[in-house]
Order: sequence, then C-alpha cells, then structure tokens
Amino acid sequence: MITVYTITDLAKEFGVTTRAIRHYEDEGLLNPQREGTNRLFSNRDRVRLKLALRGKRLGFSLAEIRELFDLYDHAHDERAQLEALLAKLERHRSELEQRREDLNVMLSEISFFETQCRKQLSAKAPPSQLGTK
Amino acid sequence: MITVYTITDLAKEFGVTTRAIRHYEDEGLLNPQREGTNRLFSNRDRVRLKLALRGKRLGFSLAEIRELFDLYDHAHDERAQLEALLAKLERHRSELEQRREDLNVMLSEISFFETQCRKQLSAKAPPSQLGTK
DNA sequence: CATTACGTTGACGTTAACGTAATATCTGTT
DNA sequence: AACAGATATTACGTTAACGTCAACGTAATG
Repeated sequence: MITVYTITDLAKEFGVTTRAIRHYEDEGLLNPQREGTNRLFSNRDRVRLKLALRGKRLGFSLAEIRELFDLYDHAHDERAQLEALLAKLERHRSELEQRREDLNVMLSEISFFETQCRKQLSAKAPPSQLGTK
Repeated sequence: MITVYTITDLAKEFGVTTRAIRHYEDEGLLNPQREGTNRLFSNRDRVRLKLALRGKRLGFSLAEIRELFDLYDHAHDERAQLEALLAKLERHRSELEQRREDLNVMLSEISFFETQCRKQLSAKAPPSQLGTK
C-alpha cells in the first residue's frame, strides 16, 4: 500500500507550517515528487521529517541533519562511506550522551529548587484552606 | 575566602569568548562589579554562567534563562512569587522530560544504524589486517 | 618610552530558520 | 461566471546570539 501526503497533511500531523516544510525541502531534507506543481510526500519523506524534527529539538542544525541523511543514502556500496557514516554516528552519540548528562544535572537542580520552594511556601502558610489568618 | 575572576578567566574556564560573556551581561545574566572600567566576576557570576551555558546546550534561550534567574532572585519574600517560580520550574521540568524522551529515542536509533553499519562492513571485508585482497 | 597584553565601548555584520507578504495557478462549489 | 481554498513561487523581513572591526585606556615589561 502506497501512501502519499500533501503538504498540509504533514504540516498538521507534526504541528509545523507549510512554509517550514518547504524550507526543509530547500535545504535538501525532503524530496517530494510533483503532481503538476503540487508536492506529493512519500512515507520516506514523512519519516525524514520526523527524524529532522527530533534532531532539531535536540539542537542539531538542518545542515547537520542533512549531512546525516546524505551519508546514510550513500553508504550502501563503498566501504569508506560506511566508515564515514559510522564515525559521524559515533560523534553524534557522544554529543548526545553529553547532553543527557546536562539534562540529568539540570533536572536534579530543578528538583532541588522545587523542594526549596515548597518548604518556604509551607513555612509561610501552613496547609489550610482558610488563607493567611 | 572571596574569589574574583577576570573576564578571560571565565572565558578560558568555560571555553567561550569574552564577547559572549559581555553579551550575557548585556542580556542581564551576569552582574559583575567594576574595578575602574574592568569587570570583576564573583562566584555567583561564575555559577550563573555555568547554569546559563548548560541551559543553552539544552536549547533554552538567553531570555528564558534570564527569566528563571529573575524569578529566583525575587522569590524570597512574597508568596505569589514563590508560586510563580514553582510553576515555571514545573514547565521546564516537563519540557526537559520530553527532551529526554527524544534523546533516548535518538540514541537507540543511532545504535540501530551503527550495528547496521558494522554488519555491512564485516560482510564486505572479514576481520583481517591485510586489506581487501 | 615603545611594545605587548588585556581590557573597554560602540556599532555594524552574519547566520540560521523560518515569517510574511504579494502575486499567480488550479480545482471544486455556489 | 464568480468565488473560495489549497497550492505554488519569488523575495524581502525578522530574531537570536554572537562575530568582527575600530578606536581607545591602562598596566607591566624589556
């Protein structure tokens, strides 16, 4: 079963504008076919959009994402290219693991401040539904 | 013991430019004292810089970071402000938890592609130090 | 005292990732 | 036929986070 998507289909599904999607195409992240002048997106495009958006949320640039896509696309024949892809993946992995550290640290800092806050709040107004008598 | 830092001290320690640090001051993230015209950064500034940089790596804007600092600074007296801070912290926490999900997904995707690569590589050239004879 | 190193304040430049018109085409509906 | 709705293509505008001069002050050093 071959599914195709219009630009608004994808825009709605992922909560982005059509402008953004066209921009991603300009940047080489998506390669929709055309039906006349209109774009028709394949499942492959949909997957790539999903990957791209996740990458973005994690702070990768469109250029970096494109690079990964390109490496992946060309890593089917030559050994050197497979190794290039592998190297890139390794670098991204360690970056991500660094960020996971950051994330854990920040989450525990937030927890700390939250309990701080709660303490101060309960000191100010002991649990009661009667306001600050 | 009171330690102070020059702008290059901090720049070197955290691997950023002095320009960036001045920019953070402009944006209200840091409040160095002055010795004549020169900046003198306190431990408090150093901590805030550290927090700011971590926030940045996690995708927060300087404006958001500043907002958090401000909330924290003013959350010592009034109940309403404590609650405002608490609310912000909660929102950031859930954002971060969302990102942790993204991160885990992406890491496992990377693992998947890496093992893919390795398989293809070993299929092409079985472990040997003699090149592709 | 001239050089070197480090610091300052403007102020304009740059890049990424779209936003925002303006204008045009095509398709189906009233 | 007129109009709405979705799509398209330029193409200029915007924001954030600094980069990059320029032009200058100050302090230590050979």
